[in-house]
Amino acid sequence: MEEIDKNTEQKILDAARSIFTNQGFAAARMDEIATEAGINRALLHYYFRSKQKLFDVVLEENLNHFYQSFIRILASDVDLETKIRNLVIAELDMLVANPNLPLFIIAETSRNPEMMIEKLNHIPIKQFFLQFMQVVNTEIEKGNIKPINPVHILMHIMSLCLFPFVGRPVFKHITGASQEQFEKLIEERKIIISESVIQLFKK
Amino acid sequence: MEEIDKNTEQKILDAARSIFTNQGFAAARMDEIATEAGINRALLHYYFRSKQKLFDVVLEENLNHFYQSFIRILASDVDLETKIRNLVIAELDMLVANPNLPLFIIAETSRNPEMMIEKLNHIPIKQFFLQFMQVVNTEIEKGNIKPINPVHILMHIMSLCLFPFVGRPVFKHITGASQEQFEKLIEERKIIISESVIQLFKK
DNA sequence: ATATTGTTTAACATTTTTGTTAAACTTTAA
DNA sequence: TTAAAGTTTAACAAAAATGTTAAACAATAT
Repeated sequence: MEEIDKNTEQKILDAARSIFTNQGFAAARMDEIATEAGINRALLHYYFRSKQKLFDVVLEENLNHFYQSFIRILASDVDLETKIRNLVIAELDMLVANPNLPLFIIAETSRNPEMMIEKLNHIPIKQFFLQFMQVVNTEIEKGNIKPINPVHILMHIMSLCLFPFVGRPVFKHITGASQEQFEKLIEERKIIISESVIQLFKK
Repeated sequence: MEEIDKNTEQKILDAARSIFTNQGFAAARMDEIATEAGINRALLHYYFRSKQKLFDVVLEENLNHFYQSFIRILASDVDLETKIRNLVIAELDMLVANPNLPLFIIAETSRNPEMMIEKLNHIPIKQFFLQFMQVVNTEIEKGNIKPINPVHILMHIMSLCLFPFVGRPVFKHITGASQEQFEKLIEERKIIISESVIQLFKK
C-alpha cells in the first residue's frame, strides 16, 4: 500500500504539499511532514535544508498549477460565451482535483503579503487579467455584448467557481453534505455558473 | 491619538481580534498582540492566562458577529426577492466593516475542523440553513418561483458576497485596485449580485 | 568487493515562543 | 493617606519546534 516505487524526494514533496496546503506555513510541522512521507526529520533536512526552502518549492508548484488552469482558454478562437463556458468547466475540474489550492494561496497571501506578492510576480497572472480586460472591452466596442466593467465579470467567475472550495470546510458542516454530494453539486453548478456569468453581458 | 479612555482588557481584546483575525492562531504571536495593545507580555498574561484562552474569546466574538448579520432577514415579512436584496445589502455592509472575518473563520475551520465544528454548534447557523431551505421550498410549492435546489441559491449568495472579501489580498494585487476602488466595486455589486441570485428562481 | 549514497537512530544544540515570577513603581479608590 | 489593583521591568523557566551531528547500517552501483 506504501508508495514504494516513488523516490524519497518525491515522497517528501507530496507530503509537504499536502501538509502545507492544508495547514499553511505557520501551522505545518516538519515532524508531521516527515511522518507523512514515511521518513524521519533527519532525512527531511538531508533533502531540504530548511522549512522555508521546502515551503518555497511547494508554493511555486502550487502557484503554477493554479494559474495554468485558466491561462490558456482566453487565447482560443471562439466567442466570449463559449470561452466562459470552457473556462468555468476547466476551472471546476481543476478544483475538484485540488480543492485546497485556492484557500492555501489566499490565506498565505493574507498572512504574508510581501512574500506572496513577490512570488505572484513570477507568474503571468497580471498578464492574464489585462488580456481578459482587453478581450471583453473589444467585444463591447464591437457591440457584441452589453457594456459592463469587465472586472465584474471576472469577479463573478472567480467568486462562483472558487468560493465553494474555499468555503468547503464551513459549507459541508452547515449543510451536512458528504464529499459525494458536494461533487455532484459542483457538477450541477457548471451550467448554473456559466449562465449567471453570461447573463451579465448577453444582449 | 492613543485610545486612552478604553480600559486595558478592551485594548487587549481589540488587538487580539485584529492579530488573530489577520494571521490566524498559529501565526499570531503573543508579543505582537501585547505591542499592538500598547502593553507588555506580562500584563497580557495577567489578564488572559494563555494564548488559547484569549483566542477562544476572540473566536466566539467573531462567530457571533458573523452569523448575526444575516440571521434576522429571513424572518421579515416581505417576498423572497426583497429578502434577497436586503440580505445581500446587509451582508456586504457588514463585510466592508469586517473584511477579514470570513477568511478567518474559513481558514481556522480548515486548519482545525474538530474545534471549529464544536464552536459552530454553539451558534444557530444550521437553524438558519434549514429555515432558508424551508422558505424557498414553500415558494416553489406555491408556484411563485421556478423549481431549484435551494442550496444553489445559498451557494450563489455566499459565493458572490463573501468571495470578494476572502480573495481580497490576491484580488487587489492582480487588479491593482486601491481600497477606495475596491469599496466602490462592492457598492456596485450590491445590485449585480442581487440580480444574479434572483434570476436563479424568478419565473 | 568496495565505495558511494541513502537511511535510521539517538542525542544534542539552537531558536522561538509561551508562560511565570519578584520587585519596584503608579494610579485609583476607600 | 493608605491599601489595593494595575503596570512595567527584567530575568528566568518551560515547552515546542527547528536544525545538526556522528555512528551504524542498508542498498546500490562500479
